[in-house]
Formats: sequence, structure tokens, C-alpha cells
Amino acid sequence: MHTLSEENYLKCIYRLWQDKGQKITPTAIAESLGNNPASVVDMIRKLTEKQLINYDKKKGVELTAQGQKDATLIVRRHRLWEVFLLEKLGYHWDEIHDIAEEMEHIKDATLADRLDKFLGFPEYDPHGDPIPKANGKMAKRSSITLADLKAGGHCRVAAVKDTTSSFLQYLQKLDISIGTKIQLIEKIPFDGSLVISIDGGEHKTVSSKFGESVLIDM
Amino acid sequence: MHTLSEENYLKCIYRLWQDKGQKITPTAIAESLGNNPASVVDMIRKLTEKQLINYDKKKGVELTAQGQKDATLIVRRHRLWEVFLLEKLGYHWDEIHDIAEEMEHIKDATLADRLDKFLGFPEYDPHGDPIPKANGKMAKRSSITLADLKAGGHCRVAAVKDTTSSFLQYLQKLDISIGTKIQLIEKIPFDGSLVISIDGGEHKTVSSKFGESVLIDM
DNA sequence: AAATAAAATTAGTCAAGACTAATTTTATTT
DNA sequence: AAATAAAATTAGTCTTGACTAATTTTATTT
Ligand SMILES: [Mn+2]
Ligand SMILES: [Mn+2]
Ligand SMILES: [Mn+2]
Ligand SMILES: [Mn+2]
Repeated sequence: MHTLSEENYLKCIYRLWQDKGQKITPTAIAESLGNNPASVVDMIRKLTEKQLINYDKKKGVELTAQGQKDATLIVRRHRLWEVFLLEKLGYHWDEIHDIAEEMEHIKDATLADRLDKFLGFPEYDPHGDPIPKANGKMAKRSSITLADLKAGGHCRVAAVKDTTSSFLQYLQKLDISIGTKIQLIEKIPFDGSLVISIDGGEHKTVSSKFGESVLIDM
Repeated sequence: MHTLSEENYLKCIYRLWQDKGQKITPTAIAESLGNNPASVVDMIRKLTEKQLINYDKKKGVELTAQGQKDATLIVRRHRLWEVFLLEKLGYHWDEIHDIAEEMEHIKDATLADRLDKFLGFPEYDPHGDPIPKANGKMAKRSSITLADLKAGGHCRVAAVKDTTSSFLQYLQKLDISIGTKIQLIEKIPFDGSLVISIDGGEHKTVSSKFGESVLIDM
């Protein structure tokens, strides 16, 4: 099996691969994990040895079939524990990510499946991300963000791209959660700021960075 | 905070201290953890640095007030997770120990207390061991074993001293669980084997090692 | 095409936590 | 009291996963 670090790298690579269809470079991984690129190069070597990834200067890092499978199961565990922490233990959605970051590494053959059953086979985690099934299959997450919407357009918040508590607390303050309806009133050309109406309420302005962190359905 | 290894050592020392009132030596710790005595000496140094234990050649290893407190909270987490795994996820009592061994290290200020509440503030874990309260207080565990009983005596299984699955599965096969009533029919002088009657059933013979692993109330 | 900047890699270091082998200290026998 | 055995400790090594500093490779400007 994999070490805690290997699992965190795997999951990170998986996320970068899902997010953007872009080339995954050592620097991108380093940035995402807050590690030094030199350390990443070491781990790339190790994961390549283990046949979980392939690395090619041109193509960047790619997950092998096995790597994808393993990464998916880590994500499954992470999201299931998040549901547990929120629904059963009463945590708020801005507190659960870091705890799940530890719990996802608990190793037992049947744990995830039992937890899944106990939770009633949830489809989505509290941040709107789809939970992979035991067989690895999962619903596809929306890839359009609030920032992609045209002025005047209506949408529904599908998920959040950022799980830091600073972002989630800001959302809470704005009364936005998964499912909230938002209309994009206007895009400010100068800096991409967005004027929005939350659930038909008064106009409010948010940054482009904010808009890019909110995934939507139309 | 403490590392995973430090926590495992702390808990081990705590258990040795509870079990026997005896002197806790490096060799005893090494044996209990399956580590080399040399490694134990290293860790004794580190835990002493951190003021969690005191070590004196004469007195052996002793927990400081802080060490006791910290150890108790690890035990609390371990036992609460065991209850969760058995009651909520449907594991059997011989499967939960090793998983809880990992879960006890999840770090979050309010996790144990929320879990405790979610489980309905259980008093005992599935092996009959008392669960420390948030303030560190806990019921005292029985210290008499089946092997201490006099021939003819009656008792009730209070807890098990050994949590290996080989022992627990043996108990299950014998139809013994927490609360089961046992009568000690006879002690074989030759090797200390015990002839017992489980819940008034037919006579069965078990080893002295077995008897020493079953904690009883009278 | 050169110059410059950025990214990737190598080489060497460090801490944690384990180990083995050798040595010293303490306890037990004779 | 000496001899022997057991326990504790020291010294040195290894692996993992991080780091910094130096170097090489690749990309971007001028
Ligand atoms: Mn993690
Ligand atoms: Mn999530
Ligand atoms: Mn443990
Ligand atoms: Mn237990």
C-alpha cells in the first residue's frame, strides 16, 4: 500500500488533472502542495517506480490506470468522511476539509463501503463535489464557473472549487451555499469584478477570483 | 502536538502502568510495541524532553501529570472510535482494534467530544474497557481475571485484556462476550488449565493464558 | 541568434524513527 | 566475591520525505 505522502501526492495530481486539462509540471504540484520542486521530483521518481504515474518532459505527469484508480478511492474516502463530519457530527462546511485530509488515509478494506452505506450512499459531498462509487465511477462535476457566465445570466451554485475556510466563511456571510440561485448582473471590464444578485436580493460586487471559485449549473 | 509514534509510545506506557503496578522498563515497552530496546531508549529521551514522562533507573518510566492527561485522551479517542466502528458501521469486535489504532491519531480539538455525543456518551468500549470522559476521569476497570477465581466460583465477564483477533475469535467460538456468566468448575494443578461452564453449559477446558486474559466481576 | 529568465534536476543535508552490533551497567548465580 | 547472564545504553546505519544551493535544461525576450 501507499504511504500518507504518496497518497497526498496522488490526490494532488488527480485534482490538477481534473481541474485543468493542462500539463502537470513539477512546479504546479509543488505549488499546490506547498512543497519544494526538488522534493516533488523525488516523489515523481517514486510514484513512477510504483507505476502509479508516467512522467514525460513534454507531456508532464500523467496517472496510470492504477494511479487513477487509487486516487479515486482516496477522493472517495475524503468526501465520504466530509459528509460524515457535517451530517453526523455537526461540523460546519468550512471545518471539515482539514479533518477529512487526515481521515482519508485510514486503511481498511471495507471501511469506505461501510461508511458509504451508513451515510445512505450520498451522491455529493458538502462542497458539491461528486463522491466516487466503490467501482470508481462518479458523476462529472460542472466545469463552468460564475466568472464564465454572461451578464444577465442565471445559475445555481453547483459546487465550490476552493475549500479553504476563508472562502467558505465568506460564502456563508454572503448567504451562498450549494443550490443557491444567482444572477450575474454585470461584469466590470476593468478588473473582471462581478455584480451579482443572490436569490433575487440586492446587488453585490465580488471579485473575479471569487467568481472563478464558484462552480455553477445553468 | 505529538507525532503518531510519540502517541503510540505514550499509550503503551499508560497501558503498562494500568495493567501491572510494576516498574516499566525499556524492555517491557519494546516487547509490548514489538520494537527494539535501543529504539525505545531513543523515544524515552524524546518523551522526557517533552516532559511527558520521567525516567529513573530505579523507578523505571513514569508518566508526568501531562503525560497521563495526554495518554488518557488518546485512549478516549481509541475507545470511542471502536464503539463507532462496531455500532455504526457493523464491524465485529475482533476487527475494530487495528482500525481504531489509526483513527485515534486524528487531530481535531472537538472531534472526540462530538463523537462521544453522537454515540450517546457510551461508558464502555466493545471490549468492556471504560471510556475516559472529556475531563480525563474514567471508571476503574476490573483487575481480577478468570484465572484468579477460586474453584466453584461464579463470575461475569467484564472485559478482555487482549484484543488480538485470534483471542476474540476464540471467545466468539466459545460463545463468550461481555456480560457472559461463567462458573469455574476446577483448576488443573498440573498446568493451571481451567475447567469452566459457560452460561451453565457443559464443561469446557481452557488454558491458564486464556484465563488471565479475561477480566471478571464477581 | 544571443541574452535572459524560468523550470527542472542534481547533489548534499537534515530530522524522525526505526534497525544492528558493540559496549557498559546491573542482576543473578555459583 | 567472581563469574555469568540479562538489561540498558551507545554508536553507527538506513529509509522516508522534506529542505537549500548549485547546475543544467528549456522557454522567452530582445
Ligand atoms: Mn490527506
Ligand atoms: Mn469536499
Ligand atoms: Mn495508534
Ligand atoms: Mn478496546
